[in-house]
Amino acid sequence: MIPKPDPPLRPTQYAEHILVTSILNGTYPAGAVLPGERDMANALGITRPTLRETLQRLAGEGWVQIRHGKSTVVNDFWLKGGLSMLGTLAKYADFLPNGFITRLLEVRVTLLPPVARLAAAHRPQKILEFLENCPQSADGVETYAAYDWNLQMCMARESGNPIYALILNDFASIFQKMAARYFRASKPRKASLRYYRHLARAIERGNQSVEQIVKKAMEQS
Amino acid sequence: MIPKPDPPLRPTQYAEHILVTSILNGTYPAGAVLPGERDMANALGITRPTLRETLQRLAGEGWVQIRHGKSTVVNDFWLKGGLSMLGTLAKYADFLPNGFITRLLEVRVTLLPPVARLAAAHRPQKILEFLENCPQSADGVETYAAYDWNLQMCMARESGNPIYALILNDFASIFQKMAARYFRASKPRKASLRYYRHLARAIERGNQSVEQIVKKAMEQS
DNA sequence: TTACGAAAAGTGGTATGACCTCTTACCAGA
DNA sequence: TCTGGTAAGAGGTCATACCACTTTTCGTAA
Repeated sequence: MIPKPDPPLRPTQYAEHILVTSILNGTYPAGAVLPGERDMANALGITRPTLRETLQRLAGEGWVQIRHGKSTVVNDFWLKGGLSMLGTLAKYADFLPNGFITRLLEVRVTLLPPVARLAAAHRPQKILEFLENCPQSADGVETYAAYDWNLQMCMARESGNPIYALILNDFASIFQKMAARYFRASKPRKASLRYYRHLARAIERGNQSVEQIVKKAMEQS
Repeated sequence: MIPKPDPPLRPTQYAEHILVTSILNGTYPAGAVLPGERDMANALGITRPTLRETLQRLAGEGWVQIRHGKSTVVNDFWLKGGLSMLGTLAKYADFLPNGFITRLLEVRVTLLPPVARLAAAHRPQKILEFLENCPQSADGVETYAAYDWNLQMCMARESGNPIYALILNDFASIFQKMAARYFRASKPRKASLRYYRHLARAIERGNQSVEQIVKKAMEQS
């Protein structure tokens, strides 16, 4: 089976690619007005309804602001953008500013420990069940990456507060990319196994150290 | 079918209204397949491109899953949805499950104290400037609601971690609605004024109590 | 000259109807 | 039984025309 090296982008994806990269690389800085939809569609070689689907989607994420009768303008997306931008940003990782990954991990350190505490208090049984199926030492990178992510989602779901799950969902694409790199080495895999066992024991005992354990594990990675 | 609300909705908003309420009230439960775009557009009295703009937008927020060749299905949005759903949910507050507001405030209690700590450490001057322009006792509800929200956004921006701002942006619409109710009484307004002054003093002294002060204020409301 | 208001231009919003592509299921042929 | 083609139905795109809102323009009236 020969892998497809150059997947021809669909018009709507192509438009997204051009627009997002143009915004990120400064061609259309914050506050700039975009060309009219007719001109833009013509320049991209696609039709207006197709372009509009992309524009509306980007507007929903906060990249641009569309108003009837007025020109479409580029937002300062760090100020107006929504968290769903992360999903789109993950596709264009080359443009991510330095330290962005660090910022992402900071947020995780803030969020996950309280989530783990809630989950352990609310539905410890579910978390323990999940922890029993942890990967084996011989398992591959994908297995670890998927399991680690699913553990976070599991805790968010069982925390009793669905909003945490919504937040994590937006982190999904970019975090899974990071995990694929992180678990390439064997040391992180071993460290995670220890963390899983440590966490399971804490939940079994029902003690209050769950939050600290998760926090420590987050900080180390 | 659900009657049109007072201001004659544009077709795209009308479609959103019907779809979202139909999902929230159980007409289209999680996992249900939606009618084809042609049938649906016909049933709603709008055209397919218009319906598609709405569908694509809802898919971006995680309400439904669209795949080429297959039928469009309704997601279990608490599992697959993104945080941007909050913006849409705010418009249909009648369908919010009991305790949803409580869950929302819980997340704020988790997030804001660390944000305040970062902001106070990173750019204390900016926060102090903002706190100087706090509302007067005689000011109205809107003034307080807007100021309280802007203070949160200010701290998120000056925290040095833009992702916190992205998260708060998604909270914007629903929080501002809540604040309008919360500040109707005079007691919360006075309490907030005390909180602002208290916070300003802590930042001036540069001590470590900022996080605690914010946490306490969040918990009381 | 100045102020006002109607028309025009420019932009996003919607409508039609046709065709393309992908997925699936069904069915004829090996 | 397995294979492969074919047709149906779903979403994806195209082309063009017209509607609705905003801003600008420009002529008319004060």
